[in-house]
Amino acid sequence: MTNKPATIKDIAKALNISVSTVSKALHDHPNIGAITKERVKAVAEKLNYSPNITAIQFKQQKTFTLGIIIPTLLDHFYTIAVNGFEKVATAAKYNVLIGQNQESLQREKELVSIMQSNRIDGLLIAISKETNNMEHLRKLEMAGIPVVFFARKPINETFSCVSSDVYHAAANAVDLFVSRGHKKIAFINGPSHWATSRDRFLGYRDGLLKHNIALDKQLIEESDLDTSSNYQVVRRLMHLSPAPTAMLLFKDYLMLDVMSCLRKEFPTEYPAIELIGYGALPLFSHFERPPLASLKEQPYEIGEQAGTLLLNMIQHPERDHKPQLISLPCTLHYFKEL
Amino acid sequence: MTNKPATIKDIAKALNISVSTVSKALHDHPNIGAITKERVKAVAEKLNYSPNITAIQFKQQKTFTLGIIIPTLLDHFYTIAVNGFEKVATAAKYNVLIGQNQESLQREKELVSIMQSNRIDGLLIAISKETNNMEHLRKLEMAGIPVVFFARKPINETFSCVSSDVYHAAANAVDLFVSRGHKKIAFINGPSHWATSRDRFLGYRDGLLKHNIALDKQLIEESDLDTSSNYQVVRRLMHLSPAPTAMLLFKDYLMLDVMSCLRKEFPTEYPAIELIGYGALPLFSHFERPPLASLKEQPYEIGEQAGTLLLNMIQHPERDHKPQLISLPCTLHYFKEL
DNA sequence: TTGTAAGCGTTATCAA
DNA sequence: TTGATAACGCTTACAA
Repeated sequence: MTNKPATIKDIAKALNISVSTVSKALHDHPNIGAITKERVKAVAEKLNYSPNITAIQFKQQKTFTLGIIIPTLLDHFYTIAVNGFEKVATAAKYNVLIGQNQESLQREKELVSIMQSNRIDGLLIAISKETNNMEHLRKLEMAGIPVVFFARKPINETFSCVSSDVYHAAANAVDLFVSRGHKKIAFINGPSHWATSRDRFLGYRDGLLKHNIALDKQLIEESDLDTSSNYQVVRRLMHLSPAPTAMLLFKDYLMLDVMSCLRKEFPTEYPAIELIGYGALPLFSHFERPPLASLKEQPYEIGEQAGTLLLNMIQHPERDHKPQLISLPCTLHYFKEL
Repeated sequence: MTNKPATIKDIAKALNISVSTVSKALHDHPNIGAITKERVKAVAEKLNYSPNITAIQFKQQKTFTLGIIIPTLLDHFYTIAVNGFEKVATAAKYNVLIGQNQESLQREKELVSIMQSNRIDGLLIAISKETNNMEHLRKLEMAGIPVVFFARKPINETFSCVSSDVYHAAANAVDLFVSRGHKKIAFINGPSHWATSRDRFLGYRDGLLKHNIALDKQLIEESDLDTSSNYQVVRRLMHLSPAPTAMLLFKDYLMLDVMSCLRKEFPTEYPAIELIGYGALPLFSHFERPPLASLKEQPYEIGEQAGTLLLNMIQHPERDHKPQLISLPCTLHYFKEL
């Protein structure tokens, strides 16, 4: 049958009243009589009326849609963050448009442009590895569309950002390593232009300092986070003499590669090497030989808080929103009983 | 500065021509002079004009947005399917709205309703475990919004559906088991009202038949696919005497639980038990003791084909689209060298 | 080749 | 308490 959906006009006609009365009645406007409201709602129900959101969006110049851009849906850190974000968005009657930049700046720009022409009311973003220039995001801000970063933000860029307190987490990891007798503690970091990499480094550095262990530059590596790069840095570290006996790793997905590399290429050394990553992926619970521990982050809560921040900026555009940096604590999560 | 975005009206005013001329010029309409087009486009560029999509959507009664509903973003099978779907959608200039039913029928209904009032042009869906009633989806169809299923479809429901050829896959798995000397081959299936469960079963049955192995009902279990249910059925199977020496599993996420359960609760029997699941999750490559094999599905291609089917229904509503069942081959993927 | 004007569904302002 | 009407930005049939 493919009937055209009913409009308020249809309701008005059916009741011989005006569209404006219908509109008000449906919105429980105070100066519409109770009986009229009843009748309007009854007819709306009967005609299976559902408001045409495209008309409302057009009329109100507001889409009640938020964008979220993440590197990939295959990383559970981000999908969990999406879920937290969706929760607060849904509660505030907003829809969520999800985009994946796939670590490509060009794709990210396209997404921002698509989202902008779809008139999103605000954007939450974890930038791509390649994103070294914030022009596309500044443009959004200029157009009055608030932008909040999460997880990744370049050092020195003034945007609000919600992330993990990786600094204290790193220091705690070092504490644990030291308490277990490690002296040669390597650190594989992520891209150095991100604040979250710098903070990890600072925590690592200060952790060592506290235990009077000198910083050894040879033990510090930076990975691109792709598998070949991950393998490379592990090889470099393992060819040092003496090789490290412990490694702090930028994130658990990196840890997976590190474990594979060690198992395949350094099988004799592997059993003695202890690892700590960031993320505390549940899948490690399925491993027979899990890593020592992981710094459990709170992606769901990060998504929630970032969403709250964003909604706040949207709903109170008149206030001046100074860029805020929020960081949520990590907890040391042991995969093995110690 | 937060300037209002420029409209075609602004362009028209700037050039002292009519809005319709501007509109046509921007769309390269044939009966607009080349010089006019030039001038219009130049001004559009200068004013940083970008069409107001909400206006277009409203006017055209089309949103160029497709919905996709999946159980959860945490299952890589579905996120990869989303990626395939997005590829064809993007190529056809459609946006994609992603929703997670979280295995809840109620949530699924809400999502469908939200998507409908957002005037999606079509929907791709992998229904929730609870979905035993297609009313909400029939309603969409009635409203002229095509619906395509993927991965999961109740037996006897007439909707188009794209899924894996699980029948032949199951038979192949049984072949492999038999060739490795197994006789007691258990099968843990998913919800029995899905076609994809029935087909797995039929492949398993016919596989055994081919090798003259009698079907043993005790060796067939159905799991709810949540962890506690998964553990339960493994325990039941392992308490049989003789216990099975091989297991065919509904999917790899179920296999993870099976492996954990066997390792923890049946450590002596575990090493002799061989497992085959569906999915071929890449994460198994990180396991020291991976399962025997997995029936590799093609979620990306499933997303693509389902998207193509859906777009076809949208772009040619006049044709009559009989429900189609498409199934894509699985390949046996070995995790261990045999 | 260009312009005029209607109309999409809704909300909001003002008048009755 | 209710109604008439303009407006949002765009497309398009038709007129000039």
